[in-house]
Amino acid sequence: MAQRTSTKTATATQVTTEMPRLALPELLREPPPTARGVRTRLALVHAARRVFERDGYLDARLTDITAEAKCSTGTFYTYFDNKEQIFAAVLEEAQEEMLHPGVSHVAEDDDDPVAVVEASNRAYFESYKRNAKLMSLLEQVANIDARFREMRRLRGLAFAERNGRAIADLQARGLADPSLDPYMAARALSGMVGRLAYSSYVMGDEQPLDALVETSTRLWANALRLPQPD
Amino acid sequence: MAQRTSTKTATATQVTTEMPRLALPELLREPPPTARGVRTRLALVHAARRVFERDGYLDARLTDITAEAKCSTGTFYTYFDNKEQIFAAVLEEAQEEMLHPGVSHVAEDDDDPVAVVEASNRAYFESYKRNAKLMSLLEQVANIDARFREMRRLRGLAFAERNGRAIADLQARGLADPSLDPYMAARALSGMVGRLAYSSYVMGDEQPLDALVETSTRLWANALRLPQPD
Amino acid sequence: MAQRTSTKTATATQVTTEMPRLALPELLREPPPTARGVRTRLALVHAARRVFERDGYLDARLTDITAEAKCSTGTFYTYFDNKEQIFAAVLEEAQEEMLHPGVSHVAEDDDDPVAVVEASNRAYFESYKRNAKLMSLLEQVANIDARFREMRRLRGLAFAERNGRAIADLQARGLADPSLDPYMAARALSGMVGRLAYSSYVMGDEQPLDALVETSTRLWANALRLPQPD
Amino acid sequence: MAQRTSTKTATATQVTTEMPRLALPELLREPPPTARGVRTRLALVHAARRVFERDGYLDARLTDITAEAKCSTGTFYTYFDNKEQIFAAVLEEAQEEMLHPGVSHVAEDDDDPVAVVEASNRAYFESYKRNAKLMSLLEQVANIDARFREMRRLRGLAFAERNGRAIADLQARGLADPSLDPYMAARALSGMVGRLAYSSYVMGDEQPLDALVETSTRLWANALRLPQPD
DNA sequence: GATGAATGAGATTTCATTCAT
DNA sequence: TATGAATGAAATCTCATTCAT
Repeated sequence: MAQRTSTKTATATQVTTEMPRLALPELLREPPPTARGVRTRLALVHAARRVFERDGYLDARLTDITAEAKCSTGTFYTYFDNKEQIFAAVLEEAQEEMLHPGVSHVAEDDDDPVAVVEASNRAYFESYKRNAKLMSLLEQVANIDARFREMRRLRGLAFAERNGRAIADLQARGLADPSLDPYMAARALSGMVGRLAYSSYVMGDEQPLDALVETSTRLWANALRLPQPD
Repeated sequence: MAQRTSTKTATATQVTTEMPRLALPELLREPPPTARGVRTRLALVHAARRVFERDGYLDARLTDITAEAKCSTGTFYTYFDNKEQIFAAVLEEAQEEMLHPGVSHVAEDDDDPVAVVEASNRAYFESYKRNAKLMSLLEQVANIDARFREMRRLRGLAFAERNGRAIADLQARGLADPSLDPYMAARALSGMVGRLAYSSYVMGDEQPLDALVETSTRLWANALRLPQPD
Repeated sequence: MAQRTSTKTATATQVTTEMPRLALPELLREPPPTARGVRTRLALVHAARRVFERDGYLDARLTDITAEAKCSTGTFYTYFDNKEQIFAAVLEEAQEEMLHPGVSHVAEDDDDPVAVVEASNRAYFESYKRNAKLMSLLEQVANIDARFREMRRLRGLAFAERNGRAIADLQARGLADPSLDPYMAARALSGMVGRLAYSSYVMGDEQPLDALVETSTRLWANALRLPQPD
Repeated sequence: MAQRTSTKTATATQVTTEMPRLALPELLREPPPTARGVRTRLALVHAARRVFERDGYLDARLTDITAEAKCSTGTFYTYFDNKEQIFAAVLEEAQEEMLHPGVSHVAEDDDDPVAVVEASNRAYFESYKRNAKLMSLLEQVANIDARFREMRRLRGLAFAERNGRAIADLQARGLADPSLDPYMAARALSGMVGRLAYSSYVMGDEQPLDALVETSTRLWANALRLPQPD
């Protein structure tokens, strides 16, 4: 499931797979004081993203990035300490984009849990598809660099906790299977959707968006035993 | 869900997360003709596994492996072409071990689909836990090396297909939600269990085995709307 | 032995280890015309000294110095051509301080050669201790940069010559061992005191000031066979 | 004063400036197992010495050394970790040479302290002259690298202690000025000779060997008030 | 005068792979 | 078969100095 940006104080339960922000700031330096500096830094970040997506994190050389950004190698070090750090900057840049759902993905009826789940899932798959290369990259880097691995772990935890609360709430309202551990169920079901998106958009076994949304929504609904309209 | 090795020709539906074998042979050379050669090769493979598990695939240097195997660097090339190849050999060696469930994990009552699912899941989590380091390694390597990525993809597909057939069979017998796409559901639910195992045993958010088994079994059963004893 | 600043025209022989001034001017630029310029330049020189003393000459980066002086890198080049030149400026600044003995170190009785030697030695050790970091730095730089090496050599020569003349005078007056080559003896004995100070205050094998003064004075006196009160 | 290698159990006091060995082994790796390895390593050490003496420690590049040794850059790292380490190896190689006095420098009459001092001093100056470039290098490196600085300090200490004991012995036998602190006097007088050698052979103010020996011996003798034949 | 971003030559270091012994 | 020294391409990172603003 995925991101929703409805910030209204929902009385309805918000089961969601919306990605929590990454804890990046610690890796980043002060932003440059001059406009020129800001421009150059941004050019580097964009160049880095292109190079990373083209060559992968490991095969990306710093000189490829500076060449792509049309500046000298030295300039790289004016803004970053190393590859890891510029990758964090790439993620930070992309965060907005990744969090931003398309349009119209907010469920009309917040009181129908299934509709909420469906809307969330749809938003998630769409966002994942749009950022597939970056997601792939993130996965790759998390498997290489402990810092990003930890970042991913914390994001997952925040995620699970939020959805766990939502599930507990549904259970309290008699709308979800009370025999489930809400936090573990949250982890399992969110993971399910994440994995489906990964295999579809990163591993290349692509499935039609609607099929992904329908199947995962139906599985969530069944799994939680949500009351169903049909 | 996970691996089962019950090889008896089950009449009952075998919903399963049992891992299909990896398509490794293409990567491997002829076995060495002399007994001494076999010994040296094996020493290298075992050493490689220790080094990989200790340092990770990327940081493992060939000289670390030969040092660990107490042979010279040159000897490595008598048996392998490169790191990729010895990693394939490590997997091959470990395959048996990974497929082999502990004991008694076969469901007594093959006619109770939920019991089958539970047994499979339990076997899977147990095996995953036992081989956590290797699973982590496999994940890492798949994210780095296209050959192993493809291998993982194929395994996943075989997996999904097998379970998809099982789900379709249950549907045909009126035991599972007919509105689900059986192949997609298979992928989603297997992925769910895989991810849970990964986060528990690789990422370090460990949960009690029974909780993992119970939650994932309940979610499978609910999701497929299997008839439940209660 | 060490520096004395007694400027009265002594009739008595002035055996001394007083440091001759360094031949720095050649390395320095014109002073800046504006008051603001003078201020900035001074800030740089003081910052440089702090950085040199903290990090050593080699490890001091120009940007460390400008950062410490709270000005931009470019500003450095308004006043200096390079690190060498600002180091010369630091020495120039410190020269006064280094030459200036504490108080009252002038021997009362200028006719007692041993008393003169003792006063000189005491002044030298005190000054060396006060400026130990700078002396260490000077030593380090002389071992790296030919210009400062030559500077040190010339200072040593001027030194030796002055003391050589003093010893020759004592010999002429029948107060010092006539079999000694006065210039070589001057070099040897001054070197002895310099080395003692170096090992005590720079290398870290510190000895009590009085012990240093007493031993070196006694050795000078004995070595030259000066008439001794006892 | 300088090195003597007379190992006979001298009843006579051995005032000496003989250099204690440097504590190098800790910096060095295991020697290579094969003859070829030994040869290559030695070629590198000799090449390094030539390059260090030609260009100085700081300006010597690793590639200069490997070029001089006619091997590839990689080979350097088969035997050494860095410049520091090969410098230690150069010193180790040179140690024998530096410790070895020429011939005939052993005083005939070990019971004449002045003769002993003279022989020691002569041997020291001769050795220093022979190894002037290396001594200069050592001085330079000690001013740059803490490891070698410490090494030099320890050597100095061992030195001072040995000579301090000798002086104390002479005092006990009524042959040296009892008012001197023997250890401080040892440090001062040894330092004097070291400095003289340094200024003569490293700094370029060369003096005739005999003049150096005579002056320093006379100064030692006077300074300690040794009984003198004349 | 002051600023600070941009430059880029050049040094160190790694390690899979080869090959003579 | 086994050895381990030799190889060298390739990548990262530094920092004094310049110069447009």
